[in-house]
Amino acid sequence: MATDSWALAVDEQEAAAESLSNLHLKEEKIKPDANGAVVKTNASTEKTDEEEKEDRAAQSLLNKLIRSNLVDNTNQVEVLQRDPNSPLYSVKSFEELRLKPQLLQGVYAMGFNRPSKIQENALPLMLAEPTQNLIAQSQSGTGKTAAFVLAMLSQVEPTNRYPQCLCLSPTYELALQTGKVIEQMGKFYPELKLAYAVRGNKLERGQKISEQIVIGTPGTVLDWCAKLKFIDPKKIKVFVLDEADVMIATQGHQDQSIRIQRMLPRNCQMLLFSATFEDSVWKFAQKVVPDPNIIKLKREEETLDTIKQYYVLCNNRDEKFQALCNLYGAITIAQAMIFCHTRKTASWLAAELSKEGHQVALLSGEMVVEQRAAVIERFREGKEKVLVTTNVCARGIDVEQVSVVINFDLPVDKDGNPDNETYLHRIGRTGRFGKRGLAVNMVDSKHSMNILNRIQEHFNKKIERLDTDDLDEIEKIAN
DNA sequence: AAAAAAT
Repeated sequence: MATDSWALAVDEQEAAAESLSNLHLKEEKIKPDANGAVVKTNASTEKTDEEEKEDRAAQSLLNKLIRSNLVDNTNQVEVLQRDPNSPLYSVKSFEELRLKPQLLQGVYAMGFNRPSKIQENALPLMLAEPTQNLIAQSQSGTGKTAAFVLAMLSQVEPTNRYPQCLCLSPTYELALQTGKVIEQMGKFYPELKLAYAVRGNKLERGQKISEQIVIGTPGTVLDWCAKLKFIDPKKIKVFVLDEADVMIATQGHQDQSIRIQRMLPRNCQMLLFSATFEDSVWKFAQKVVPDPNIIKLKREEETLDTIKQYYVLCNNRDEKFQALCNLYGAITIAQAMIFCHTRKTASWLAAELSKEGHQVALLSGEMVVEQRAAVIERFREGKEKVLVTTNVCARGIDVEQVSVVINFDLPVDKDGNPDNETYLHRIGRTGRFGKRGLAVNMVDSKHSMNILNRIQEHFNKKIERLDTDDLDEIEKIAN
């Protein structure tokens, strides 16, 4: 594909820009004040046919204008469009998107000033009419959630009292977290309601739900669509798979996700987002998503340089525990997450740390959901500084104060092979939105050293040795 | 191995 065929001629760009700024004079004037809140300076009135026509003309001019911001397809990301002859573009401000006023207001109220990199590239593709599908990859903590939430909110019609947007999350905790983002960004739609299709949310049988957006985990959503019929899947317009690779992987939630997908109407927009897509999952994603636009990271761009990675060499589990105790003072400066391979190890480790007088929280899938919600809530509030957990928290969980991730056990799959994707997601619980982070891997055998080396090779990223008996070294990483 | 259902 020749780069220069994408470009609009300079005079065309100028013409589009001028027409657009003229249009803005006639539009409701919406702009954020100093606090990021949005002020309406003009009451809206019924639109005349003439104005409707102008709107349509403006949309087409807008399309032209935003196309003039060409996506940098050579650098960090590869953007492949469904229609290869169509130009690729990115947006540099939320205003350019001509969002509904309530939605723009929601975006600014969340404190977003301008789109992040993934939002720049993904938003034009997601908001294009008629709708198109998207498979998008972007590093952890770069604004994927806000991107797809915005896409859902731009399609929803709050006056229609039935589900129109459906979002799947791999875990209960992530569904709750993403739900909060939907509620925040959508809070200026007075009629908009969100339903949580998660474990423990029991509804009365035999009725349909009236909420316009549904966020949930695969099992419950499938139940609500198929068995219990709370949702009419045929009316869904936007279907989002968050952490999409694990949602469609055979060893993940493939069965349920695909069963749900098959119930949706043919013209339903599908949006798949994740920080990782292992090769075979990419192929499968492109098979199940019709004519997708694609945003893909180059391998060397997958890791975040802001996260420093170390390993600690031990001989057994007790030594790992001792090393962890040596680190405890350093990791509790802010907050930390400690990952274990099994629920059993996690509860053992939490108990042992407590015996040593360290206050820690424990979160795993064996707990009842009420307890899980309470634990994650306390951790978010900073009431607990250390969370001992399993892969249930590996993906998506966004707690800003987390500055350290410890892999007490390295992530391996069911065959004992290194789980590169889970590794990246786990360490991505820190270093969010450009902040610095620290990851410490506990190695307890030749076997686990080999796993770590293979992870290192996969990402071509050096993981340095850390001596936890050397207080100076701990001092060094803590700052 | 963990997660995911009102199974």
